[in-house]
Amino acid sequence: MDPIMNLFKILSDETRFRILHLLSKQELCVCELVELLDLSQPKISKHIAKIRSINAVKTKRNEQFIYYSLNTDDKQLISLLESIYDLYKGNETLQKDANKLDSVESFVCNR
Amino acid sequence: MDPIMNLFKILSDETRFRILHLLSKQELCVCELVELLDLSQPKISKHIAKIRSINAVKTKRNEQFIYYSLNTDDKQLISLLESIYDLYKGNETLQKDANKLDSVESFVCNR
DNA sequence: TTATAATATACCCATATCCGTATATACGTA
DNA sequence: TACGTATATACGGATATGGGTATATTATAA
Repeated sequence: MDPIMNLFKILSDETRFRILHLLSKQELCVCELVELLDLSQPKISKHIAKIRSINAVKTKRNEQFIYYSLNTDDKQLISLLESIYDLYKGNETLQKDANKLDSVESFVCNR
Repeated sequence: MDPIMNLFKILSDETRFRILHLLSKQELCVCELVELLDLSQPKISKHIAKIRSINAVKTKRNEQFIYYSLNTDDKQLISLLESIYDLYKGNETLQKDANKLDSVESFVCNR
């Protein structure tokens, strides 16, 4: 039962919910998430650490950047997130996040 | 954003997750849940109170029993729970709970 | 009216969670 | 090597959460 509960604990925080939503669109590094969500770097890093702890993301280092993406090997995770984000696609916060992601031309951090 | 987060907070506790799963099968009162889940009455009552607080259940009094059922008016809730319980239908705990519910002929409390 | 059963809730404590601040680590570059 | 940027993490404090025990509330029945 633990793995399911851990997943819902991860999803029950708004910051993590929004991070996973953005990662479901494309891979992102911490500094990009900081810019997109307008939150402090330690806050993002700590939430990413929790998300990592349940193996929900993959990691790819590119020079000083570490890019995170959803762990597509976990089919249950992917299915669940798809269902959830589909069900809540009308949500204002999620829409704004997605729009910001689409409209950003280049992130301040990786120039 | 709050309502979604509240829902995931509700789902992130194993007891509540199992209660909602059973209620997705049929309406049940507290004493039946106590028997099915083998947990203390105050524990069940307190978790039911939290589930009530987000309007996820309906209440129906029948003599000294109070029967709880999923709030089917909340279509998003129902859809989400359907997706979740379908995705985790192979889960041992959930299966055992469902089997116990099916096999119980009459609950000790309402004889 | 008194007793019993079902349910809710108050109180208390241990633990978990979230966040800000400060610091450590790792990589790239001058 | 020294500095800047990206990221992780340690520390501390405020608040939230979960659960046990005891008690209150409500309804039924004797």
